[in-house]
Parts: sequence; C-alpha cells; structure tokens
Amino acid sequence: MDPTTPPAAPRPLRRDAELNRQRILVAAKEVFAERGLEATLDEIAKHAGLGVGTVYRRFPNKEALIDALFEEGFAQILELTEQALANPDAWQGLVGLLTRMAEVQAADFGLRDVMLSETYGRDRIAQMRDRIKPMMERLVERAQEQGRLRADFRATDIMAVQLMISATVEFTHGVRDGGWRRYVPMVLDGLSASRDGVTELTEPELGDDDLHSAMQCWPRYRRGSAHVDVRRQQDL
Amino acid sequence: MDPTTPPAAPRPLRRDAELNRQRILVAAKEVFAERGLEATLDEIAKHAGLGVGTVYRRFPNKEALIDALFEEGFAQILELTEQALANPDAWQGLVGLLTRMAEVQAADFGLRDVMLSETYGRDRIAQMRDRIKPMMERLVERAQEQGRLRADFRATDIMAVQLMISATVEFTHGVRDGGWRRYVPMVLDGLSASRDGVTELTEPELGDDDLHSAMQCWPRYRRGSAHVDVRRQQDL
DNA sequence: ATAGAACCGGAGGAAAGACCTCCACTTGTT
DNA sequence: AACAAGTGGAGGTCTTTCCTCCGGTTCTAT
Repeated sequence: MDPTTPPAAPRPLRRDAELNRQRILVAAKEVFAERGLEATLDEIAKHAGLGVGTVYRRFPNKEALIDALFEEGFAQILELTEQALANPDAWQGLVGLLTRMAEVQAADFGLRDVMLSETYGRDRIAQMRDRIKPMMERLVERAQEQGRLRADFRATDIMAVQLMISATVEFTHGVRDGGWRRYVPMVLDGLSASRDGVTELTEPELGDDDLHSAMQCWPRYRRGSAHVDVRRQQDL
Repeated sequence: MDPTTPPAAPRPLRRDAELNRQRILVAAKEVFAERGLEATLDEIAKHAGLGVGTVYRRFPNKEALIDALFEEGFAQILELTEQALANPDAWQGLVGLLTRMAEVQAADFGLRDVMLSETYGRDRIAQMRDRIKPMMERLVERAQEQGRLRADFRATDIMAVQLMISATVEFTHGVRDGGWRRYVPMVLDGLSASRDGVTELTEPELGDDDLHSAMQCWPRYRRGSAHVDVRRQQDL
C-alpha cells in the first residue's frame, strides 16, 4: 500500500540511480529543513552533489519531491498528537504538544511550511491533516473539562497559536538558538483558564543587539534591503 | 529643518505636477496599506491613474516614496505610545496600546511593514524607533510596578508580541474582518502577572471553512500553489 | 567483453516579476 | 508663442525560478 514503492514496480532502478535517489532525498531533507520549502531543486541538487537533471529525472517536480519527503514528517506530528492525547492530564498534554510542535518547526522549516500551508502535499498529506483535526478537538475538549484550558478556546484556534509561535521561531532564528522558547510559555499562560502567578521563563530575554539583528534579517522583508540606492533628487 | 520642504526650495513644482505628486502620495498610501510594502511602483502608478515614469520623476525610487509616506504613520504610533504612557493604569495603557497597534497593522499593511522591518526608512523613521523604545521601557516598568504585568516581561519582548499578533492579523486577513481580535486578548492574558478567570473574547471563533480559506491564501506560502503540475513519471 | 539501455550533468530556455530609463509627445507658464 | 517642465508607458535590464535537452558516461545483461 505504500505509494513510494508501488506493488508492481515497473522496474527496479539501476544501482547507481537508486543510490542517487537516496542522496537526493537526504539532501532535500536537509536543505528544506534549513531554508524552508522555498529552497530550489537546483540548490538541493548542488547539496547532493548531483546535477539538476538527475533530480528532475527522479522527481517530476518540486511538489512530488515534497510529497515524498514529508509524509514521514507528518506521521511524526500525528504521533506527537497521539502522545498528547494519551496524557491523562489533557492540559499538560496540550502544553507538551505545542512545545514539541515548536521544536519541530524550529528544527525543520520544511516541515513547518508543510504543516502550516495546506498548499503543498495535495494528496497524502492532506489526509494526514484530516486525521489530526479530530484529535485536536478531543484534546481541547478534555483540557477544558478538566478545567485547565480556557473555556472559550476552540480547536480552530490552535492553528493561530501555532502561527504565533512560528512567528517567534522565525524571528529568533539565526539570532539566538531556541530564543522562541521564551515565548511558548507566555502564549500558553494566555490559554490557561486561570492562574496564580506565572509560568517561569527559562529562556532569557533578547538583548537590544539580538533584537536589532533579528529585525535586520527577518526573512519576510529581507528583499527590501536589496536596492538601497537613495540618490537624492531635487524635487522630492 | 523639516527635510520634506527644504528651506530654499529650488523651485515650486508646476501646478499639474504638484497635483500629480499628491495623487501619487494618496495612491501609494492606499496601495501600500492594502498590499504591504511589496507593492510595486507600477501598481501605485496605475492606481493613481498615472504612468510609472511620472512616479519615478517625483521619487527617485521606492525607498524614497516610502520614507516620504510613513513618517506620518510613525508619528501616529508615537502618539499612541504617548497616550498609553499617559494612562495612570499602566497595564490598561499597555493593553490599549497593543490593541491599537494591532488595529493599525490590520488597517495598513504598509505601516506594519515599516514598523516591523527596520529595513525600510533608513533615516527619519529609524529615529522614530529610537524615540519609541525608551517609552516602551517605561511603560513595561510601570505596569510591572503596579503588579499587573508579569515580572519577567521585558521591553524587548514587545516586538515578539507584536509579531505574534501580526501573524494572526495576516492569517485572518481576507477571511474575516477583525478575526485577529480574538487573539489579542488571549496573548494579553498571557502577559498578565496573574489572573482569576479569563478576559472575555468578543470575537467569535473561526469556522472550519474560515480556517481552510485562511490557510489556502496565507500569503507567505502562496507561491507554491502556482505550479501544480503533478504529471506522474514512471520511476518516482 | 560489449552492446545498448539507463543514467548523468549542467548549460541554458522560458516565463515571470521587479525596478527603473528613455524619449516622443503634451501641457503649463511667462 | 516659445520653451521649459512634465507625462506615459513600452521596454531594457536584472534576477529568480522551474524545468528541458542532449552529448557524453556508466552500469548490466548476455
């Protein structure tokens, strides 16, 4: 049933070709993890020590490669969710889950993009998403029954929360490893039904210099810095 | 001293030219507000009913136009901060400030980009940022002295908080007007020193369909959807 | 060993997008 | 009326991305 190796494979790959296929997969995993899905197949090829042509011979396009790669990653997320659900303390389960998710996002920008975008992975990954959703709903419900999660929280809010955390991950990326860890407890403190005091923040604050460089290289707007030409003109 | 109208203006613009200059400014404000700083000067020209050449005659490049436009916007933010600081209840001041900031971000994506990027606005706007920073520090300090803001919060965290909120603004944009309003109180509940119960959420939750379309058109990853070609190839 | 299918590399085609220039033509001003 | 100032928008240039093509190489079956 595993679609990566169809039951009646037309023909096994030549030995060198199979080796290269593996190399591509490994390289793609690494490059996507580091740069997110915006990475180019050219980049991946280079990182694998192969020509682009070879990559395109094996995978018809980027989408196919992504699909082949991230099923596994999504399975991992599904497992995390199951673990969270297995915790008798649903709130702790949720806390752990969101923390783990943040770790996953920080460790693998490719997987983050697949998780958060819905644009990639049209087939198999979409199914995964559908399997996770009801689990999330149950988790939320149970945490509320146990009185720890704010009653007005909804399962659909989880995506927004993940996005918020993702923003901090991206923001601190390349500036301070794990800088995002400071913000996960803060967000979670906002989700608890009520609390006396505060969850301790183990991650120290960002310094002014950290903040500066984080803003400088924040990816979303990096493009703008390309053309800083600023010749004056008389009639501005 | 105001650089927008130098003391010895070389020559006043011709009447039609001045009119067009205003048109450009207005159009730029609108287009940037709607699409963020990624908008093209070509777009702006079209929206102003003028040719690109006219725009480039008046402003040497995009950067200059942005600089000319957003000083005013930044002044507005500075004023918001002052108002927040004027509130004897510093926590309420902070709550109000972050809410207003979110409103600003939602209403004007261009201003959001200028606020959050540090890439644009090399001169005057950078000064603005420097003026706002100490005010933020004072606000945080006072809110903590009054015991309402969590003691481990720092002024440098404000940027991360704004980014989180910005993520929700963008996420809900085009899906549900003001959908982000649901998340600001949640985040703020995470910043309070302690609380009994929860701030009421006036904004209703996102439905499954909202969520779906939000994810579909989330700008960050829209590109990926362009080439959904997915022709199969024998040896995948 | 050798034929020939399978495979490889990477230059470069194609398309899209962004910034900006150029210059023939129009308009305002004196 | 003369001419400086202003205008429009086609298109140059540059960059980026995806992907194809094909001459040359390597494996493998016989």
